[in-house]
Amino acid sequence: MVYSYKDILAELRREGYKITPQRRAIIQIMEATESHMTPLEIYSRTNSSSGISLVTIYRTLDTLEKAGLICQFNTQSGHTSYLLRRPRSHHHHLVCSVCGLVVNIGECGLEEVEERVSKDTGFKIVSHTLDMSGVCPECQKNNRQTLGRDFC
Amino acid sequence: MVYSYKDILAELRREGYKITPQRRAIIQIMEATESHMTPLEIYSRTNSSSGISLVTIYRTLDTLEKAGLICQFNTQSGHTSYLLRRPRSHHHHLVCSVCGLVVNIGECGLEEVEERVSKDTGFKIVSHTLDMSGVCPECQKNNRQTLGRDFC
DNA sequence: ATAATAAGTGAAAGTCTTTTTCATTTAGCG
DNA sequence: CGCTAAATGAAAAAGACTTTCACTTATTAT
Ligand SMILES: [Zn+2]
Ligand SMILES: [Zn+2]
Ligand SMILES: [Zn+2]
Ligand SMILES: [Zn+2]
Repeated sequence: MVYSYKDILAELRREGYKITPQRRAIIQIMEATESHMTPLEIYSRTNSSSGISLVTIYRTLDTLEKAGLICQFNTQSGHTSYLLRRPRSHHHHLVCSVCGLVVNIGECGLEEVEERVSKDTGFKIVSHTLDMSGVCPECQKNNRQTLGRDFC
Repeated sequence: MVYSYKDILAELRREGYKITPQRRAIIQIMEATESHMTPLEIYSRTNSSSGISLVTIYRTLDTLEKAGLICQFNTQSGHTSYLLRRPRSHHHHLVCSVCGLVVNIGECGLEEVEERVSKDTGFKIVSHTLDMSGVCPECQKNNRQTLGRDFC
């Protein structure tokens, strides 16, 4: 499902949230980019023009998340937690460990794995995250070393 | 590969680090548990007896990580970043979204997936993380609700 | 339109976790 | 021993996020 700017406003209204200039601005910024953004990144794109406070960014992101319109992503490599708008479909990320480039992967085909794990553990499996790490073509070309190490 | 207490000390020595009582204590605590621990958890197990400071825990974990003897794990759900000693083998985690129980999964069988993605993207894939989220048997029994939502 | 009101905003203070600084201690080594 | 560089602890600082509270504004009901 694809959410447009209008869809998002409608959904917010439907859930009883008010449509403020700040929220409009934040949604438009997120609408304008395909990639993940930290609250601070959003802030830096909005700051000069409209004087929105960082607190409001945090609160709006929280609101949008509660409304199911965006979701969070925390990289395995650390404390940098990104936010992005809800993706068109289930997908995963492939990250270059040298330059940080993030590429989306569709089609994971993990249904059988989930089934097997469910049988083994008794868990009802609701979702999964799969992230791959490697070296992107560009970094391979430039022969830059990977920082990669086995994850736990 | 399995690291024992002795192995770890030897490796630290080999890399020119000093063996202090604090480091011994921290390594022993980590050696004594199979599961992930936050710096604070380690601290709370050590505090009363030997009076090790939390700062030292952070620094020792950093050192052990640099020496490749432990590694980090940041849950998808947030800021809680766990640390654990190097696992015996490649494995993944299954987390109960209700109670937080973490179970290890061996055998992911993602080699074909990696191969396909590599072909599609040109990346040289070095590693991957796979985490599953669901409801554990206990929480299913107690009919406790999952907080689960599709990840991004 | 206007007024009422509940929600939203911004500034500042407060948390919480992690890092840095710096004076003091100690492990490792001759 | 005694030296020296590394490690430690206390306190301060940093960074990311949350809370508080007085003020403003979007919605709604008149
Ligand atoms: Zn790259
Ligand atoms: Zn998937
Ligand atoms: Zn559970
Ligand atoms: Zn795997």
